[in-house]
Amino acid sequence: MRVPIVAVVGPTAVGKTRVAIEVAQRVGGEIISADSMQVYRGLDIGTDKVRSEDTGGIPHHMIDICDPDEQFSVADYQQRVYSLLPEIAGRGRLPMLVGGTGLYINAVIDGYTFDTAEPDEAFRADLQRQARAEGAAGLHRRLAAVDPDRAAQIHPNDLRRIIRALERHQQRTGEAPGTTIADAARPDLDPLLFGLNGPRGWLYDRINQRVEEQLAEGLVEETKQLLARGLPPGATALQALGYKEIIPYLLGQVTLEEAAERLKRNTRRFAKRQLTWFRRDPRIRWIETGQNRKMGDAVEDITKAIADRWQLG
RNA sequence: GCCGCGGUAGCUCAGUUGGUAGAGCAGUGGACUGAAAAUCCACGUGUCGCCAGUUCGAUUCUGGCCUGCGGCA
Repeated sequence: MRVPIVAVVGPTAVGKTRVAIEVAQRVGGEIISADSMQVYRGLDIGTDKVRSEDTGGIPHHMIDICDPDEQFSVADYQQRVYSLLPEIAGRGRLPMLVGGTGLYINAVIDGYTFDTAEPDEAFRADLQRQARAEGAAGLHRRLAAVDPDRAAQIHPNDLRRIIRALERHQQRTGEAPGTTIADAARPDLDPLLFGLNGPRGWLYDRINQRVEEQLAEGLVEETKQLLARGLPPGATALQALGYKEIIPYLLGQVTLEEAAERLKRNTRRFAKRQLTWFRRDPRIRWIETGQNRKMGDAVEDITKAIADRWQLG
């Protein structure tokens, strides 16, 4: 039997969290965060994580599930969510995937098949070093020699993907074609996707405003504490918006005003990239939010669509 | 009121020995399968303040006007 699942996506700061909680209260849902940074403990203010008193009694999953110095990836995410779904459904509740990390959402909804090649930090660091010597294009040429198909899909400057492709190839050498996560573990989903969005200017104003709030709530202090843990240089948490911009301030390299401006700008760009990702998915029903639209209307629309789809409530 | 310096892309400015203009930043579009809040690609027409004059041709020269800043009164 197909498992009903709702997804509420959209750019950062549109108000996904609030809308999702209210919808969950009406339809008997449980929220599964689809956010690559909220999985880390200690990244609270910067990731705009829900406070426990604001969850409205709705269970939230996939938040605070690992430490900032731990490694976590889409494949981990997918696997954990897949084991979560039967639990939630077993309670007779509706799983709601809520967040802005497009890759995570699609990995779950579309059952992405990941190659078994594990991330190999040492290998990656080594290739990073080589890339400095021969350039990304150099590595791209090497990839083209061993895996021309993949090389053709990756731009010669896209070092990240080139390294991952080489990593994958390296682990596959001499072995049978990479095995993948068992199909049996992949549930048969019946998804209903919603996208929240508002006028660009409105969104950007909200982003700018939120950054100011984060600073007022102690983003600088939180960043200090994060640094005090002595994270490895490549830690994913250090690439999270907020911390990434505040660190140079703590090191005395920029003023707080400059750091705040960069954070706002980078967050705006991030929101734009998120929209690019979600826009291409024709399944998403877009719900307008924005200054003249009360959040309650969005809740109303989504609740109704869910009821129509599965004859709930 | 007088003198000086400005008024060119959303912002800061460059430039055109007269042939209707270009950088940085901002912004926009796109890609994305084990780092994804990451990584990567592509994109620069704007009444060159307004009006008139000179000229084949003015954003560029001349005059007037408007306006911003500074100084002197």
